[in-house]
Amino acid sequence: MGRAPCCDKANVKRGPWSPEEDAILKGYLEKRGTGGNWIALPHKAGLKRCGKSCRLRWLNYLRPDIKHGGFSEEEDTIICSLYGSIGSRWSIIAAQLPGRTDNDIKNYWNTRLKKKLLGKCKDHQQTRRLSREAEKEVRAFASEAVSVATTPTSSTSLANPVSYHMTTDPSNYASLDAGMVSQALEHSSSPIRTILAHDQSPLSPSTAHGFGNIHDDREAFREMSDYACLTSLLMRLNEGSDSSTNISCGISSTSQVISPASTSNISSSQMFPSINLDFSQGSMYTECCTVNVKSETLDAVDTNIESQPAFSSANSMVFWDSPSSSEANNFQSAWMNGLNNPGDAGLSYGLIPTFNPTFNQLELNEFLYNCTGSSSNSVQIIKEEISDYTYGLLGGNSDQKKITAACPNYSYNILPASEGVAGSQAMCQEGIIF
DNA sequence: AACCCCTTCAACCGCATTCAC
DNA sequence: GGTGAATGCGGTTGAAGGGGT
Repeated sequence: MGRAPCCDKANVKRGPWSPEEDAILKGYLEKRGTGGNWIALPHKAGLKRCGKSCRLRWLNYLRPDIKHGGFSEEEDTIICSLYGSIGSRWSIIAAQLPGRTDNDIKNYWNTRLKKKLLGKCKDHQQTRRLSREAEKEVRAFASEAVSVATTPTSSTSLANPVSYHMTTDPSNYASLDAGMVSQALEHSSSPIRTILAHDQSPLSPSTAHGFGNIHDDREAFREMSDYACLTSLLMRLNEGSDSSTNISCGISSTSQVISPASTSNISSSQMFPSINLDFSQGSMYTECCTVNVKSETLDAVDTNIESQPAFSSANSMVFWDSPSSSEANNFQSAWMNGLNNPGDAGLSYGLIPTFNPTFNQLELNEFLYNCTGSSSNSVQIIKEEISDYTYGLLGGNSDQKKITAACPNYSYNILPASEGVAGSQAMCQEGIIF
């Protein structure tokens, strides 16, 4: 037995929307919103349409700020890049292009871009016969094309082009990690960087991660990879954007490096060109990244990281964007006192997923080296000695939902599982759209 | 002018996921 | 935790329009 229809098809109008229907729907939505129920909306608005049809009409055509046609070269590049890496996940691709809908991009790709890329599909019938192999070819071509197109030689190109690798099978991560490392090393001076992505919606609910050192947490890694992708894309999209956009650049001079031995401001010379996305203007987000390093690389302490939980570990440090002095001191104090849970000292905290993906360690090494390598901090990092790290969320405000571990070229945002699916979705979508 | 073929894109369909109870 | 409803998504369809013959 098939699925029950979402509406009474005999009594709903189908086909193209009339200007009158558009006006009714637009007027209703602008005045009252969806009311959280698309199915009931047409009846309330006085439309003889299926709720799904109303939703589609609004999202793809009527809602404000929709752009139709006239795709720019830059948009082409982004679409090609993403298609080459993640395939036909149109909603995600659309999220990188403000004003564009997934339907628009899908149509644009299928009718123009694909052919433009291949340059050999002039025959419609031939296009229809595209086999899976040919489709793969298109994707490979798209990736290659965008790699060439985004080398930072022109003023309009992107400074940190990213290529993506995807696996559909999480069990492949172990082998992929090794591959990613060698590739990343190989291209360490190349403008083309690599991020490991996976074939799961970045909006999907995350597995709950407990507080503490959970080594090799694949779920956390996967989640992080997704947000890394998204954030990197946002960085690319917004590079050179003016100050009116809702983005702040880098860890500011008010950021602090906190270790059990010290709390010290990051000097301007230590600032690095990452971009932290401030999802909610005016709200108080705390960005922090804790990093555990081998004890012998620190001059402050001498303990073995392998036996230490994340925040009682003395051989860790925290990058915390703009904490108040009391926050920083309280945190440090709690830390020094060996509390596993900084919340015990009056600080609330988010989930602390920890993981040890080798690939990202490379990135982190770079980050730490650039951040602290020439600093006068008591924390001294030797590039090759980082053994473990933790990305976490800290803060004393319920709005603090974001984790950012900033790297020279990337900014990672991880939404904590504790915020629930809805919160994660809202944050993610808000961040993508702005 | 009539016909055919091709392109475009709005709209639909069905499935998967998420939500609410 | 189970279940049905709602929503989101990607593939597909088909009407409309343009261009060629």
